Amino acid sequence: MTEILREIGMIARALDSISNIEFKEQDLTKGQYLYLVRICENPGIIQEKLADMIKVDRTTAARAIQKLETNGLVEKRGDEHNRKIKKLFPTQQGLEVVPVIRRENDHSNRVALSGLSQEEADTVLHLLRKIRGNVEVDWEFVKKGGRREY
Amino acid sequence: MTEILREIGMIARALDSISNIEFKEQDLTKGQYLYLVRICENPGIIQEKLADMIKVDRTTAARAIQKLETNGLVEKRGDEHNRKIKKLFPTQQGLEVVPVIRRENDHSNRVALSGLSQEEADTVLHLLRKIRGNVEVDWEFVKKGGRREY
DNA sequence: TTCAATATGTTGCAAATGCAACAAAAATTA
DNA sequence: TAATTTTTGTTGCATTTGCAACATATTGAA
Repeated sequence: MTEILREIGMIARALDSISNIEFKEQDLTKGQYLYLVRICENPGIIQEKLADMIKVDRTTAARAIQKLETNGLVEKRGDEHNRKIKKLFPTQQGLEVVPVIRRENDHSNRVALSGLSQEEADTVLHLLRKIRGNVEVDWEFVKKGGRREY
Repeated sequence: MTEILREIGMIARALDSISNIEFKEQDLTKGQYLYLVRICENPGIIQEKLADMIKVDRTTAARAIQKLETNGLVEKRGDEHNRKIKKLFPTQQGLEVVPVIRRENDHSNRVALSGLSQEEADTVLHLLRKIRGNVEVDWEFVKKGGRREY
């Protein structure tokens, strides 16, 4: 039933596409909403961890964050105990944009789950978490150059 | 619980990333596997429908297919009753590559569902289909310039 | 039939994406 | 301590992605 993975791909592309179109009004370019909300939820996170969290290439995250900084939505701060890392924080302006993102995401969520009972929603969340846990192991392995045998 | 949509996004990006890395050996560049398998499953489909099926922009699909044709994996044929459309078919070489894609996708599927019972897999497929159905309505609406109110 | 609307396809940009390759700090091992 | 490995960050380059804008064929309405 590789059907499951196809459905996931379709849903993800459709939602991402919708979000990108809708966030243009907020002057957010492709994908930026992903990073911004997570930085707000995890202030002080570094970009390496953020990339892992989102499941995107390190360099892609680096540039998206760079752009968020340039646009004044995010701030990078050095750490006194570790001269290498740069902690990420939302700026005032970033904090102001986030509710708009949340509202959009909530709406998409409502649309996506319409017709599902609360129980079904709980079930699907539980199962998706499990699937994500399985998949992220392989993702990290393959990203680091590992070769899957099959 | 917008958590669900996040999980879906993470899973989709991770799997797509894995596939793209693994298919490099087959000289398939980013995303091409998506189109090729579906053309094999729906010979004669036109690119507009394929884009809808995959949930990707028309022009993105157009160029991916163009490249598949250039690389000799897919063939475009005109229709005698409709001079505008171009039906898509796999070439011999395309047909030879597809089993490799299937094997990889099957493996990813097994990995993703490991630890889930058959019943759970059935449940999640059922629920994801419903979610996809909900989401694609909005996708088509927004892609055509519609504005969602929320 | 004629004219407007829609469907399908293409091209031109500008931007995001991600692999390679590099640099330097930190952590681990010898 | 010194040497090696890992972590974190960056830049270069080629590619994909997608919105605008256009072109033409088909379909639908007046």
